[in-house]
Amino acid sequence: MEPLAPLPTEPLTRSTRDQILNAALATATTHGISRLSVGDVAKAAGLSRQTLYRHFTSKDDLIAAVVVQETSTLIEHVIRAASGFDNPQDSLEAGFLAALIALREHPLLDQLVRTEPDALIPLLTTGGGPVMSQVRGVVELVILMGQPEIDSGHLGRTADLLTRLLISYAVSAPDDSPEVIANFVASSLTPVLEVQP
Amino acid sequence: MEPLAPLPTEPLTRSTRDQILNAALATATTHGISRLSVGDVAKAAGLSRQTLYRHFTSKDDLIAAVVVQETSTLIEHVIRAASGFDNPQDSLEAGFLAALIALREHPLLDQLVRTEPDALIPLLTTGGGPVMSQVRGVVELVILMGQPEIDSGHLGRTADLLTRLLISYAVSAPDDSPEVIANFVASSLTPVLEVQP
DNA sequence: AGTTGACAAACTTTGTTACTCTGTCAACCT
DNA sequence: AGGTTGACAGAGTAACAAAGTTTGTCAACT
Repeated sequence: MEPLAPLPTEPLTRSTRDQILNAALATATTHGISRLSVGDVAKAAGLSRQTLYRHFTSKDDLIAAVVVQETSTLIEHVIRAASGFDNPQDSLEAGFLAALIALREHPLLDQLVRTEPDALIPLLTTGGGPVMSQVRGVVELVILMGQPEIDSGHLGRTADLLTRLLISYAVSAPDDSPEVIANFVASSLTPVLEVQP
Repeated sequence: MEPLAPLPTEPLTRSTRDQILNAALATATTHGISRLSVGDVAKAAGLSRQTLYRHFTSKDDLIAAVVVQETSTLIEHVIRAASGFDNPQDSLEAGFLAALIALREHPLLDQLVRTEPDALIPLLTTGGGPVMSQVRGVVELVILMGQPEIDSGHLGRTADLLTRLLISYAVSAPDDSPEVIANFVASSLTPVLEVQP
């Protein structure tokens, strides 16, 4: 007996939830967002639509969960990349580079920018929206990791500028390699940050 | 005779043409682009639709002419602002500042970004489109005015970066004043430009 | 924790019809 | 010459109802 015996650590529902999230990500990546149905996601996850509704209260809830998951992974990745330098410029360069590469290689983001730009781009580039402010928060954090004593005005201006550049590069890829750009950006901006107020 | 006698200098119709262009700009600014009809423009210009078609071969032709006129005025204005400095940083700062102010105060651009962003923003922010490359051309010119001997790789990277920032600021206004931003950008980027290859 | 099938309400898609706008005409004015 | 008017076919858009999906919720079942 004990048909449900194993797996002592993870909660029973964790894996199903993740399975659904992965299926949603995969379905959105191949079929696009505008024609995404929860029936398709359930099919891709190998379970029924009604089961999916036990884990997510609505389609919007599901989409929000996918966005949160992807965003968190990305942020964690960037912060990890910027850690462990004893020098602000290297830290900024590594963080910026990690972000550029992650954005460029993100399959869903890439697909959406290509196939549904009219829906996505205003969302990303608009100052009012949630994207710019969240990205800016992370950028400020990365800068502070390298320079905890920085003047708050400089921090704000630089974070704003870097955020705009990151989003611009995400929306339309530059000619130069991410490495060249990250180096150029970090070496331009770090000296300004070091000026004492 | 001479039915084809070809108008040596300026055509007689110059003022009428300008009148139509101004009317088109005004109508677009108040009524938006998507619902712009050539009948409305003709009415605003105080002449008939058919007369308008003597000066512009199509609606697209008219719109293109308005865009060309506005763009030229703007470019001329920016280049004039960046002229007459003996120092690359001041020249860049003045040019960037003039561009920021002109973009922010342009009534039609402002109106369109507010009311029809979905049509406009992808056009502006997409690398493939004509906007980024034209803006970039002007930015390169302004940099070259200050530093004719600059390394071409530095020139390209800096122009690309400045172009992305300008477009980003045009699409969503920053918190800081144009003066602060222009000063910050110019003082960050000029030192990098001065490095010898 | 999962499945199936059934269901109303909300939302899309499709096809139809009526309308407005474009671009061009010829005849007329000044 | 440049300008005007009114008329016109064809393209494009608006409106709208019928048909079809999709969402979110049930209750009954494994």
